[in-house]
Amino acid sequence: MTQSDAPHLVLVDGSGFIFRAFHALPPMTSPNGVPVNAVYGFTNMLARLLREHVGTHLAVVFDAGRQTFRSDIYPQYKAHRPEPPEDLRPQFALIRDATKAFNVPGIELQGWEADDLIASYATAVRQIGGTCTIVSSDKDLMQLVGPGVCMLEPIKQTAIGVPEVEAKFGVTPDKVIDVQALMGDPTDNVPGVPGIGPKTASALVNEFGTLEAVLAAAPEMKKSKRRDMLIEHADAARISRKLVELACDVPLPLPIDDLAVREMDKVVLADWLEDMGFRSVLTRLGVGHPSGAHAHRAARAAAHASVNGGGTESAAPTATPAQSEAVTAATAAAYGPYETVRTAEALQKWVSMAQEAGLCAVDTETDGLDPLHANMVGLSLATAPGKACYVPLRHEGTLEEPAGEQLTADAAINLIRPLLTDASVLKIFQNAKFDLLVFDRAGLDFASIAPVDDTMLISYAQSAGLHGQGMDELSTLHLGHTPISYDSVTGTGRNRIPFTQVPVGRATEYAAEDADVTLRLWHVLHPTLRTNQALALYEQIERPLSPVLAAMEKAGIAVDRAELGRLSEDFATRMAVMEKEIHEAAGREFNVASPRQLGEILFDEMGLKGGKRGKAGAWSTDSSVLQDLADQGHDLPARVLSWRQLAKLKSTYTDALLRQTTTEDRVHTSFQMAITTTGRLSSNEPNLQNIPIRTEEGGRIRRAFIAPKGYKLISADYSQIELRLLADVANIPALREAFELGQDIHARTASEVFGVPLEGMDALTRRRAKAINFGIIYGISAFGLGRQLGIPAGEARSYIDAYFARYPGIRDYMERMREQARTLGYVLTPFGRRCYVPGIQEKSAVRRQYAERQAINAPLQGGAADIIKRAMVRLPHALKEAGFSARMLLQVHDELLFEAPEAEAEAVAALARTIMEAAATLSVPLVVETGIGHNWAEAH
DNA sequence: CTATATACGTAC
DNA sequence: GACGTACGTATATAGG
Repeated sequence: MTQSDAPHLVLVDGSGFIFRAFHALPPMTSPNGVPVNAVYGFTNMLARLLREHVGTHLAVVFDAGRQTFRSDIYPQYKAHRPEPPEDLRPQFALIRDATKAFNVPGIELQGWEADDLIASYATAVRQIGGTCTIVSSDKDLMQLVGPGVCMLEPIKQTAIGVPEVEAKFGVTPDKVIDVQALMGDPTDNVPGVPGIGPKTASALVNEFGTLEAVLAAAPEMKKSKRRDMLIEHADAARISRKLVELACDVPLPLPIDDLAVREMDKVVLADWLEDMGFRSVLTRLGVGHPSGAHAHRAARAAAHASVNGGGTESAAPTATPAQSEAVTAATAAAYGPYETVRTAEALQKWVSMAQEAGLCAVDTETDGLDPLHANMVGLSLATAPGKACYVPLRHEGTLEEPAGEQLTADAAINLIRPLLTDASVLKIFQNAKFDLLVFDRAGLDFASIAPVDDTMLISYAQSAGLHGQGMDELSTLHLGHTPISYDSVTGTGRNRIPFTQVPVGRATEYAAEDADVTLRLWHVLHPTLRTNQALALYEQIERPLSPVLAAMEKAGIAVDRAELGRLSEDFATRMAVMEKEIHEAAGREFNVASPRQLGEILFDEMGLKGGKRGKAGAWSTDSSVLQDLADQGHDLPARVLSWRQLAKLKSTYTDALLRQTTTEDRVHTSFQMAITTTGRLSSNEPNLQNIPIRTEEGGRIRRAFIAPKGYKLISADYSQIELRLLADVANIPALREAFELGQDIHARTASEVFGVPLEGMDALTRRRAKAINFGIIYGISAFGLGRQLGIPAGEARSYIDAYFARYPGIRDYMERMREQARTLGYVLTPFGRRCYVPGIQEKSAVRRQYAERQAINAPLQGGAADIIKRAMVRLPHALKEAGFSARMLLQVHDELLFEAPEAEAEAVAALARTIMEAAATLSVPLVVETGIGHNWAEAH
């Protein structure tokens, strides 16, 4: 290639990309065990760049060294940046190897940041009449955008030009550094001016033109806080400007001519990709190795597996050829255009296509997020990647833009019913429980929709704790495609419109894409269930649970609305009295609900001792602090504690529950299936998993959850399930024996650890043993146990040591979990659920130890979640089989709550107990305790 | 006025 | 900072 008269130089911000890719991608390792996720991201990006955006010249630019002229001007600049994580460090060299493998020049210069080199090259190429594309998403480079210089976002590969920079900073690119100087940048320790954020900064620069003009105009400004800050921090702003302004006259390590795009050596590249294990890139690039590559790699992979016991397969998207193919198939087709279906004939055609395909993705659009009250506004189907349609049903349209012909919801449901109930066609949803309930409300019984797969649950079963399970996130991650966002379709805040008012054309683009993406995700994710050994977990637990939870949510639970109202009244009256007394004790009126104001009263005005400060420097007034003060005989903190208890019960429970109770006097929670890092469910709107029970006042709220006339509530809860799992997985003979014999486990522990006889054990000793047992489950620390028991950490330490000495297997278990988390990044429950533990490699001891405790706790908490889920999947069928009309209503982690006709109650309790105790076979018995009552408190 | 952050407190 | 997992309410603050 010869030097062109008008070169186009593409500059890749290598250093910026490394960090972004490292944090965006799941951990992966090369065949020889080195972490390579950032290298993988970089390789993909570079390959795509070479394919789609080649200029005449190309280079990758890196940072070199941490000392730059900026740290001379301002020592704090980037000074607080921690060392890169351990998993990233080996990847810096590998990324430089990657550029070599692609035969692209890598550029770095000691003492200069990549950004300065990029600025200098961009300037140089402009001077000789050329143009420049900067591949980076770093906002600090946006100051360079202008005639002949644009940027390219490296992951989505979207262009960043003057309009995009203006959208981001609110000013033209030449004024970006002035704005940055004012607003500062906490991530780089650029100080800026306190109190001035992005909005104010751009407004000021637009008004006055430059930073200096803003600073000059400051004394005349009206807003006093802003004026004072600008004057006081003017020099900080000037320094900030020097920090963010890029140097454009750095000596160029290589002349531009040397950056001319070169041919790559396919053999070198293919060899390197093989070494890294990037088979999918190899396939996509079509630089397949002429001979022997597959055998070569397979042999190395096998050697690796034997070293590590064969259990170290990572979540890398390159894990198997089948997965690579699935990714290729799912990512090849275009996202749209999609068809809008307006007639019975057209819908019938899509139903037939789905039946022919044997599977389809389905998605519903509604006018709300509560599936028990939302109406179906439209539905979409996808039958193959890129092939999807949207069926508008309740779009309203406007005078200028009528919605046009639409099928009625009833007509569409009747046309689609044969498809959704066809046992030979797999229906794929993202978060199936929601759509099942929407269809149910539209007249299509959710229990008849089968078979169903759920991409959210397929992903969650293998990646809890690693990333969120929302469709957009999964799509970006696995398909490299960011779907149209809901917010961009409906607007946000005051401008938000209901989906019924979204124009049908736009709705089709959005909704059909959702079904398309869901189908593609299924193609990519479902095969990974097998490779990650999560197929049984998904098939036997997560997948069948959706309709069970849907039924529970639909059923809801009855509440005594009048009683809740009385409680609210009672609490309000007593709070008013207390508030008056509190104000009198304080000597003035203040907002009792404000911790800040309370802290000032107690510690500044009244001068009480024993205050702790929180991280923001404010006085802590949490219950332990107030309790300490109360114990010293102070009256005011004791009264505040009582006030707080009632305020909590009223605002969080009685008032909130009254608001959420339907006209049928029932409340319907929503169970979230893919939120927690351990596999537990969560409950929201309202949260019925944290209804009070421990105090007398709280118990009154639980008594307001009732059985309707003629019915009873039945509670069934696992006794000590997490400790039983611990005894099982850690194989502790003494604990196992205690459970076998049905002994009081905490008393037995006390007896073993403290060497006191079981007979006549005193309550305090048992309480200590109980605290240790719970502490073990939580990944005990001497500090935590000491705080829990109100004893010095040193004394707690001696208890823990005695415990470990008596049960050495527990220490082994804990170390095994730490080690597994360190080597794999996740731990497993006994049922094969993967719980990722981010942070286990952290340098900071505090954060690392936190991750270690998660690793210890997750198999126990998660194992218990697996067991109760297994019981929940079996119970509805078992109840029906036995001829009961009882319904399961709630799950609270180790408890299930049922509602049954009075006559059935005893038998239902017995059945629930049988099913729950048989839900898993451990080396210790599972024990379930049941209770029956008119209300939840009585039943529990 | 809305959106976000922090503090606090329920549950298992 | 300091034993695990959640969710919701309240203030306070930032920005429009």
